[in-house]
Amino acid sequence: MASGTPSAERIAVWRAFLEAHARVTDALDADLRESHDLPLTWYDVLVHLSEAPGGRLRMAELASAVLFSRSGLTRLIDRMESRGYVRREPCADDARGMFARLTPAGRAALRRAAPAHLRGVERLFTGRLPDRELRALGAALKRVLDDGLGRR
Amino acid sequence: MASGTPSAERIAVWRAFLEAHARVTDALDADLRESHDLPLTWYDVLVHLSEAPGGRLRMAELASAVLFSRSGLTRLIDRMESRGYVRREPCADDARGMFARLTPAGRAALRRAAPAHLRGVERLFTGRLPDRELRALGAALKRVLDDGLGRR
DNA sequence: TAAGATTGATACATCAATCTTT
DNA sequence: AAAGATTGATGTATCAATCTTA
Repeated sequence: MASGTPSAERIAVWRAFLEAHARVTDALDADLRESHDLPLTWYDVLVHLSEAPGGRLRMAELASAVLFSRSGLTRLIDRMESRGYVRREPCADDARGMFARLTPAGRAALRRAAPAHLRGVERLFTGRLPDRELRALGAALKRVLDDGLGRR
Repeated sequence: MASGTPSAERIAVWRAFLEAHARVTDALDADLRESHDLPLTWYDVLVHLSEAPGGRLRMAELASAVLFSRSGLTRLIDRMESRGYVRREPCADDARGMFARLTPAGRAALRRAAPAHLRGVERLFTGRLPDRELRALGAALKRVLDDGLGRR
């Protein structure tokens, strides 16, 4: 499957993708920090834990869910633990493993921050697209994510 | 314009956007480092300088073009200068200003790296979308980038 | 020997001063 | 006083060991 060099038009779409991501995430991160003293990375961890069964995930599972490196996650969880948002728990079946568990304080922080954050997502991103375009975008992104292309 | 909380479907598109960005840029960055010892951030600087008139830009212009912070850029240009890819030049009209100029070595590095990188973009991103979808994606991203939403 | 997680060294980003020129 | 850029302090990410258990 020889994929050649893309045309200028295709590259322009790729660049727009990069720029849109940078602008929107920068704005959302700044908003979260200002209003709730919560970096977007923390918010992302809180979301993934809140959706996991029992509000907890193995460190490695969380690392891949959250799009951060294994070693980066150790420190990130350190910080969040010292703020009381998560707690580490040993794993019963496998003494090597650790869980990160959402604390009530962490869940509360997520609940406080989520409404404004989601309104921000709507204002800056989804709200700019009519339903039809949004569905098309979803389909396109699904193609990018599907098959091949595993996590490194 | 009261933008409310987005539906679950809309949020799913937003998350797919985040995940697609993370996966594709991670893979492209790793490829560039392996094959040309060139981080994606450096590549981005090289591209912007190569497209600027005279192959040079004021630091502040480059900073906003390249989606990095002003202060982050100073150090980034330090590193790239010590590798010989760019050179600083004082600004004639305004003694406060500095230009970053692409050197021949920087231009050569970009020329070497670009073909494989662009093939990677096509393989991981644009090549997964038929023309019609790609154009739709481009239009959607344009809407996200247009109006409002300036750089912070 | 490999998997899960942490640690140490290092690179990079970010924010608030700072310094110079306008 | 404000703009352009750099510096210093600090926070965060990344990579290669390391340690423990499977």
